[in-house]
Amino acid sequence: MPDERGRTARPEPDCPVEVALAAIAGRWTTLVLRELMHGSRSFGELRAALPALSAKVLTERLRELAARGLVDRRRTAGFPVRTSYQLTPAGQLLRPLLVALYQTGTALLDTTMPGARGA
Amino acid sequence: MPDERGRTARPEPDCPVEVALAAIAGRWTTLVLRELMHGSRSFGELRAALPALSAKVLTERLRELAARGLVDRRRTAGFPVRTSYQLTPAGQLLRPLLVALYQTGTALLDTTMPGARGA
DNA sequence: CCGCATCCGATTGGATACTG
DNA sequence: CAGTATCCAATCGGATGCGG
Repeated sequence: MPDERGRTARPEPDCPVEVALAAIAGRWTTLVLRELMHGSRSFGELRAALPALSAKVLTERLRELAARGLVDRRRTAGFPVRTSYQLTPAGQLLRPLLVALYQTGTALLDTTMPGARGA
Repeated sequence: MPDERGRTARPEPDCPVEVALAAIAGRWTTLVLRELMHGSRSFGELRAALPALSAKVLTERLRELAARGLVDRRRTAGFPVRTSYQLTPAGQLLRPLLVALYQTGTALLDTTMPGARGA
């Protein structure tokens, strides 16, 4: 693990824009976040919700989000072991960003390919 | 060029969130966009504004943004050749997204490391 | 001045197999 | 169930040099 603070060595790490980008960086990160926006989820539930996502990458994303203080990890003592993840207050701050991404994406689709929506 | 629509083979390309992410993907893309938000910029002006960005990558980003219909490319006939780039109406749609990124990043910095702002 | 071609290193993500 | 370890393929970005 060469870099504790992030996976992408960005030009201006102190810029708030870069901080936000780092938080959602990764091919699956926004989808993981979307699941957690709905509430607490166990490792297995996340795997079931995102079948194409390998356990390794899911672990990496979760660890990274936890390292940034965006998700909280909680293990049940019983058996079988259950680990659940949930957004921290800091992680909740990402909600309006995901909304903005959705709205911008929708606007782009409407502008660059109007009428090309699914039936 | 294996993929015409984007550099990152994302899981759900049709999702508006992914569309928006694809638009700002790339280590320097948001910084290039910020320059263009201020108005039309020539290739050299962009290079001067972002000295650490190589010409190759700048060209790649510009071409990609142009391919997505987000920036417009305009060449002067004279000499020396001058090429200026400016945001299209579609590109202007990214402005609120950049604002959201900035606001979210600021909020994250305040939450996870309060008081740690530059003096 | 603007841009492309080539080569190369670093990073990321996926497949598979194994462990507590 | 919830990871970890290893290997591998694809992608991205940087450096350099040439062309229009």
